[in-house]
Amino acid sequence: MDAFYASAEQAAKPSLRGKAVVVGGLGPRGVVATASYEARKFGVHSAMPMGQARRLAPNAAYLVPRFGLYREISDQVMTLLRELSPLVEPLSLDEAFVDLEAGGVADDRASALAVGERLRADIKAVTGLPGSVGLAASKMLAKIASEEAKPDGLRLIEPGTERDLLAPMSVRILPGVGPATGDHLRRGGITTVGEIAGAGEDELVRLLGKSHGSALYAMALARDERPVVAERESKSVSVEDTYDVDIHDRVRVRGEVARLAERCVERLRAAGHSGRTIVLKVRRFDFSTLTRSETLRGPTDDPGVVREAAARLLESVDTTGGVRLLGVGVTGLADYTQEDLFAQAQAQAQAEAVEALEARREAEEERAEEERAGKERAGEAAEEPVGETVTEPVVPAERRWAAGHDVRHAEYGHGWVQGSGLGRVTVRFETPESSAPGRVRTFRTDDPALEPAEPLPLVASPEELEPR
DNA sequence: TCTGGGGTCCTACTTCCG
DNA sequence: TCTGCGGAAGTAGGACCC
Repeated sequence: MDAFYASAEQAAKPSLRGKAVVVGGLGPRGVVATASYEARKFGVHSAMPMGQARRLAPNAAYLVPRFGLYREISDQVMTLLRELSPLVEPLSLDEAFVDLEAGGVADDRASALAVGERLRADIKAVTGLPGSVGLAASKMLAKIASEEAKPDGLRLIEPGTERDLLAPMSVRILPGVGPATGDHLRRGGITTVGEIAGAGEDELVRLLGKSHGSALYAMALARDERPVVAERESKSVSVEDTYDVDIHDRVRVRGEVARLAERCVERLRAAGHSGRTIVLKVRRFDFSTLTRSETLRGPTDDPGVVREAAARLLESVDTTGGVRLLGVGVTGLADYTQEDLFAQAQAQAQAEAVEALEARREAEEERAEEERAGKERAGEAAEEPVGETVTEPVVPAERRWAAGHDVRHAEYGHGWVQGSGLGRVTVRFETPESSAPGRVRTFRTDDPALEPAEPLPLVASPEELEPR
């Protein structure tokens, strides 16, 4: 799919069609998830910090992602793909490999092209969104073909032409070559795929090591035997949060880690898994990232066990200076829960020890805090606010009425949030079928007539596809 | 300018065990 | 009993992808 999140938002919001749209985190540390092609003209691209995007394209529409909507569209597209072949390998919500040969729907150039065009038309009819198709003899080449086909196109790489096509391209086109490997190769005098092929396998292995070097050399010769694999088992489950402001308060760090552990277990259980290795991730104020992990004697999906393991791991991490991100993950997944009593008893004992330690620490910290507060009262400014109130933080209007989210007003009907702040929320009233941009109205954020709403389908009544 | 979230895979090192 | 060796498992970090 092309600029998937942004395209979906443009389809849902007629007033944004043909306009620069940027989807991503809107907080102070947000980055761009997807920019519409109109926004890309200003230099906005994925993974760019939002602040930079706003400077480049100040008049673009800035929206938070709505994964529920994107997942629904993705399911519709995957269903179409599975009609072509049993071998469908989703890469993400908006990309998948399909083995057309295994599906028996294409065995030559002409039939492949016909299937590709038909698929694009079906995707458009069912989802209302443009999609691009790349056709080639391997996964790597199909991916390159689909990149070349964008936006809204189809590209076939003829067998036999692959090496000539790849030769002048940047090494960055190859899967597995990111900024670090690209730099590495450049320092070795290699900038194009043709130069990789010319350098020979030994040189590549010398530069990048056995595994990476050999794989890249094969790719440069257009050799890619990786099969299309349906039904990949997931190997880990994790959750992480980046905080708008670095957290310095150790007590709060512990609280956040406990919360993340709970969320991680919720996801783990929802997926029907348990896991053996608990991983704690900490990104510090200076962006340095460290991980700590602990392997239990048996797999667990017990929130208490995961929470306590994460708490133990945190004890070995120095967080002075502040942390900007915390994460908790579980790997070594099994699809059953083995209640290992010994592990649980051991965890319990360790947890009790940690608790006692924590209680002591907390008491110490409370004393320190009181001292700080005392100093502050005496007119000596504290370094930073420490220990937030115990109650849930008040959700700011910008978060509660998130830009881009759907709402329903008792009188004006369905619309979406254009922006909010200072006790006001601005709503544009339009639906995917509206032929012209809808009207804009502003309300108080606590207006009882206004409530959050589910996204409307992008295509009103799924059109009957012609029989094949 | 200031860097998300959820993943996978690889490498290097250490420890344990036979 | 001591030592060396190799494999397996655990741990940490880094690169990469969408």
